[in-house]
Amino acid sequence: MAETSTDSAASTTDTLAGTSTPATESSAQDAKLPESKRWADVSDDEKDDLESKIDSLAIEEPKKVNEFLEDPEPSNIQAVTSGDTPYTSAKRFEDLNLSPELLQGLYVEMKFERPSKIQAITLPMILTPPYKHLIAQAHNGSGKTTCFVLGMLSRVDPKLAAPQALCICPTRELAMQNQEVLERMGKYTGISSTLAIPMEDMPIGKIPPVTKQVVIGTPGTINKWFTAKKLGMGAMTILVFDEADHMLAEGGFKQDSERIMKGIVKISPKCQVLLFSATFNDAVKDFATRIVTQISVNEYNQLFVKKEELSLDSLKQYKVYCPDERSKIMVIKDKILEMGQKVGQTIIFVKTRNSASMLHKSLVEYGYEVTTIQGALKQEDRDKIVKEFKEGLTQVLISTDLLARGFDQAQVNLVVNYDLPLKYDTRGEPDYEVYLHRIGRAGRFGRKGAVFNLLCGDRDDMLMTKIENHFNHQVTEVASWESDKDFEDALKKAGLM
DNA sequence: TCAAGAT
Repeated sequence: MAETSTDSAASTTDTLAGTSTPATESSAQDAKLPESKRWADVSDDEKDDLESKIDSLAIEEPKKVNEFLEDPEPSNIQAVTSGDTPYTSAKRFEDLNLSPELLQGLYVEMKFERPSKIQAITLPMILTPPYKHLIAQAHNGSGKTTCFVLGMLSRVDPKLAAPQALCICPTRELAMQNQEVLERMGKYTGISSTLAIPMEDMPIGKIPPVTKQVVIGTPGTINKWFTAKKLGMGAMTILVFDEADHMLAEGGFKQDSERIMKGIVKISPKCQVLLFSATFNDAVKDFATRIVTQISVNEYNQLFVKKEELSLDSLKQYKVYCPDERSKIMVIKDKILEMGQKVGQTIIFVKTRNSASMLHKSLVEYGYEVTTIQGALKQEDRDKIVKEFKEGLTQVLISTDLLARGFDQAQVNLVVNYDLPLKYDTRGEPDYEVYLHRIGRAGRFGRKGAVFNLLCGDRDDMLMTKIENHFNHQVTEVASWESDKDFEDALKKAGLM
């Protein structure tokens, strides 16, 4: 199977293959969506026969559909479209009516060959008029960024010096990363962009109104600029929420996100809204579809993946029982750091800023070189640590959930959960979404990767079991936390040694 | 708790 886009493609190990969705089931689900037609992908046993089959299934008014979302691989992605706009899956970027400059960016600068699966399905939905909103879920490392960056770049008029595309992200790091992708992909288009993240020593009055065409930033600053009339929304054609489930979650960025969304749609009613994430729990999914119908009369498309099929096959997950906290540090020191060095870069996730500092201190005392990132650091330091890690100057990075989402570094093939992610409002409930995002930092674009969950005590054991059940995926136990051989075998089984 | 940000 050909690797598609070298950078952000699902490539060979996409894990979407799964059970088929019978037509009857789809019809039943359709009852809940009276205004929508459901297109369910019917994968069957002929998994090798990729080219000839169109597995899409039109439930209602099949005559209106001549060709449809032909999935290049059998999968269980479910797309629901509203109205009667037919979409054809894009086999090549040429199928998308992109400008020659954009194609040049894709092929020459990004070195992409053809759309990944998620790109093949969503790009026609994003780029075909009438422009409908889109709620799209796709696996970690499958090329979501390319979808919305391409969407933004192709909707901007390069001759108009006004903000026309806005992308909102949960962290500054992700905003910067997305801007870099946009700048590269749009290299030949002449489209300009700016970051809307907090700037030190820059009173709002001193900032001139934005004339850059694409704005990428964090919710607080975007709202601030908007309120101060520094960011005009009159020419906005496309609004993107990266990590949309988090941006819309209760107790998260919900208020800010809603305010921005409603503000823009009020001024630019035709503005297209794209919501992208690897995870959408049921509550957020409901809210997302509700808000999208509330903000405007525009129709919308949606795309979801079953939770059981979200953990990547290219990732091998392990659990390590540790008798106490100290043995966790020993595992990091003697196993992860000693052996992990040989196989690539490592991210160690911890729950709090405090434990990040503690772990950092211990490891440095033992003479290891590690860096640590968390939100309390000065922006300057955060930037430096990310930069060094991305350049490969540092091998091991300790992080809070600051980097759990979206952080894209191909060389990371080891993720360690020093603590398991926990939902804060419920007692003893793991945060399944954060778990999935954390482990998705390894094994990007179908590469091999390993995850080590360090467990200590009954509570961790219970959390791990819940995670296993939730994703219906058994996590392999490393027999002894003290055995070099066990860890070596684990890395070998993960394909890393 | 974490994150962002206004305060």
